[in-house]
Amino acid sequence: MRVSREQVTENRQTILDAAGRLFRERGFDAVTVAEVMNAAGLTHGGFYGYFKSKDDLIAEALAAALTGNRERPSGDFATYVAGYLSRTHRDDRGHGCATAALAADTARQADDVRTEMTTGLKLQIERLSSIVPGEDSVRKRQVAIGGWAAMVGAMILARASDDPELSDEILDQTRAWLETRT
Amino acid sequence: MRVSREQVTENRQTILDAAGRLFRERGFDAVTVAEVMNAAGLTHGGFYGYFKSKDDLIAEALAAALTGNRERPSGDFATYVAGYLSRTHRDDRGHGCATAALAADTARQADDVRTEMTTGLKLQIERLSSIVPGEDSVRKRQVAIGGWAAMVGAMILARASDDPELSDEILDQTRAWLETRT
DNA sequence: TGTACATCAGTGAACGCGCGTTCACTGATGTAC
DNA sequence: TGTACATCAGTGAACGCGCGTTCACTGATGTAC
Repeated sequence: MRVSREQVTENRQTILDAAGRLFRERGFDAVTVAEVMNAAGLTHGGFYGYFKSKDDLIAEALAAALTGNRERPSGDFATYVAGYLSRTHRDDRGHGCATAALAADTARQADDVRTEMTTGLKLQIERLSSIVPGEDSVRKRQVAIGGWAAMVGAMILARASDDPELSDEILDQTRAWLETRT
Repeated sequence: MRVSREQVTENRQTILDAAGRLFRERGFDAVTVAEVMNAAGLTHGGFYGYFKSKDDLIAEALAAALTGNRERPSGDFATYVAGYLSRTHRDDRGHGCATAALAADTARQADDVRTEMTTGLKLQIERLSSIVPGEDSVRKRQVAIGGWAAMVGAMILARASDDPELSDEILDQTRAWLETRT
């Protein structure tokens, strides 16, 4: 049954949100088109009215997730680091940082997906450069890159560990290490 | 046709090596049992004479890869970092660090796979602690954890970027940043 | 040491199954008068 | 504003296809005498 134009716009957004959450939770390959559509309250047959292919959905959902809240630093650098390397962020992959959840997956995806991730990386490095402490802009960019690598790496390692104590230690020690060095 | 006992032992090792390389190159899910067996010079039917399941192979191949050369630090910390954050390492996923290649994948795998990764993480943190500069052992462990997170994160980000300049910059700047801070 | 038989590593076809994608159909929305 | 028709978003069955896994069979290896 046909649906109003506003409903179509809203459905498209709902599909992208559901896809962004599911992809971050389980990775691109493990999530099926049918699951995404069900999560959006639709049936899988309608998918191709919204997107050209699953690959197209991946690229669009990643682009949307990369501009989300977790990546957007507010306040000073130390506050951002503390929020990023928190247990709640680690335990909520679906609404967390898309880079930590999907950067490793992205390296093996189609070209358009990698391009979205690269754009997101450049944006994030610029965002961090603007709030990082440091003398000149060259130095600030270096701290932004190194600090971002450390945050993303620590989150990935903390999520990979099935020992809760080690997982907590990775988050806490990386944060403390970053604090004394920036 | 039956094969000698020595051949069986050798074949098992060849399968594990091929699996370790293919998994690091393309991830656990994208590599098929048939591909691994072909890479080892066998047909897929014989697989279940060597391993209980694909999951079993993943756990064993990961354990083997995690004790490999890339993770084993030799010499001083700065030398290890320079080798780790090199272009050759970035461009040779198949023989590179299993943590950088597979830690993100591992978080979504079965329990036995996650346990192997956790064991590998603990071992690596201890290895790095022993070569890292620092006053006391608590401090050294902190630098080992933070430094390892930064190295793994930088490698993942460098591989995710499809812009060669950005990829090089991530490696170089993370290395420079680590050098001035350890 | 040689022979006869039992064992079992390897082969390749076949099995369910779930995936991405297609398609004929339905019925509510949008449009023309 | 109301009516009649065209449009098209959504449905659910069906399609190829490739995957992990199983299995009957083959023939070289290992063993018993």
